[in-house]
Amino acid sequence: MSDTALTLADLLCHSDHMSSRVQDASILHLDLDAFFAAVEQRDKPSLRGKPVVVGGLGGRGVVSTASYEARRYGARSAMPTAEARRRCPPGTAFLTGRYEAYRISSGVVMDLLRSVSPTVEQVSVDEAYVDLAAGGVDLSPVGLRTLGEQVLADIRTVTGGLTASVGISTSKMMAKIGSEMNKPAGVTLIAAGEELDVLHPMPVRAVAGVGPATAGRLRGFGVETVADLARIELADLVSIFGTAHGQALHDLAAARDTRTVQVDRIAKSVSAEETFKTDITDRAVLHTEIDGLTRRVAARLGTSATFARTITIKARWHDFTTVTRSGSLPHATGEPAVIAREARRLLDTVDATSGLRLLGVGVSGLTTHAQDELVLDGDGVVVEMDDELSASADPQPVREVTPSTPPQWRTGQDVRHTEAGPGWVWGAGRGVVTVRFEGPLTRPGPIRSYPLDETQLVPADPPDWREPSLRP
DNA sequence: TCTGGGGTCCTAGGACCC
DNA sequence: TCTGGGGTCCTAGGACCC
Repeated sequence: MSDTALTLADLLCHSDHMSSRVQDASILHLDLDAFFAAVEQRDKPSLRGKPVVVGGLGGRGVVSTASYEARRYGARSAMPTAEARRRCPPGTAFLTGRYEAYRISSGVVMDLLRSVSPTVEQVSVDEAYVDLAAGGVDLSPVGLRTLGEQVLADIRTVTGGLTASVGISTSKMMAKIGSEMNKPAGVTLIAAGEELDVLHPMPVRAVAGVGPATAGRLRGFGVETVADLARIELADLVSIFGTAHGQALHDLAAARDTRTVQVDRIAKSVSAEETFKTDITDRAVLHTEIDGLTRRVAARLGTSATFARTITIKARWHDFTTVTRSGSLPHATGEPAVIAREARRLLDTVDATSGLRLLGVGVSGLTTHAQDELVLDGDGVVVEMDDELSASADPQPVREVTPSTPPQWRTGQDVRHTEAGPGWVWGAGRGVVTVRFEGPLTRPGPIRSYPLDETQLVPADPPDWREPSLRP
């Protein structure tokens, strides 16, 4: 921009431009349709067109996903599988999940989305938000619809026939509402200015954060639709639901949703739990279960080179009442033996004489350093160390997962790769580097994702960094 | 055959320190 | 003797989401 003085007209034009940009429909929500069941139908043609239910098959199992054919009979996610069996006709396929297959197809779809824009927030295995503005996409209504259709077509191609639904609007909430409106395989654009026309006639459950409890309380006040909710004073909502929830309800009912698309979401807790086939009374057996759950949690801490300071156990009785007990250690640990010892101590504070139907072990207060609270003097020398730490097996070497030396992968960075040739970094985050390799002149090349800790990518022009040798 | 498993965020109360 | 606050950390539970 030149340094000639801006005129008032320039300023007005600029601010008009800015305000319209802020309101542009630029957030895309993608939801894979009946994802687990669809993968099963894709991989086993005999299941196509038939009701398929994926979930726990034991006596206490619940449905993860029902195919659209099964939904016609009333099968739903979170329904006890036994109930789904009662509702669905003979010939319905009941399957346990093949979660590795789902994860792989999910990864392919997420890579595809990252080729649209580097700003992708994966919410779950079958759901993601994309910030289209960050991808330099044509944000006109025609451009957005074309993009949405293209994404659906590409997903069919790269996944071998899976379908997804897309919503595009001005906020996360409206984009998500959009993706629900024309399932399956639908593209819904809710343009700037249309939000309230769509939102207000909907039941309050459409608002993000309104579940059964909140909807029930609102019903008590005669509030059924979002329009009803939008008429309630902020002060009243705050007095009923508390500061955070009340304010959120007030904003969202007016379609004010400023949540941004977050690429890197760092885990705050890790847990594992198990519902037993039959309730467990025997404390020795429960302690064995603690050990198994702890091993699962500690293994996941290990793969992310993370350590935890707070240990939580969860217990559930036959009548479904559930309690948690937690305790914080003087120092973060990744040691299964230390976690299990604390978990057993916590378990011994709950009454298991009538038996437990569920036991869980979780950790939180995560850090990337095991010895989080050593007291150092001015020279960095340890001057104080807790006895428990020095006595325990804690001070194992810190595992290095990401190379401590460059490259710090960044968007647009050129890379070489031994198999697929030269390319450049599309996105880095969630422990992976996504690379778009160079294709023919008129067509972008393939997109691949590499785990950060295993990547063999090499910067095209490494300044003062050598190819990493394998670490122990 | 009643109700999975993995998370996030918020609130409230008590302890403790200044 | 009586009476304060603010701030932080910790624990337990609830609501919600996929």
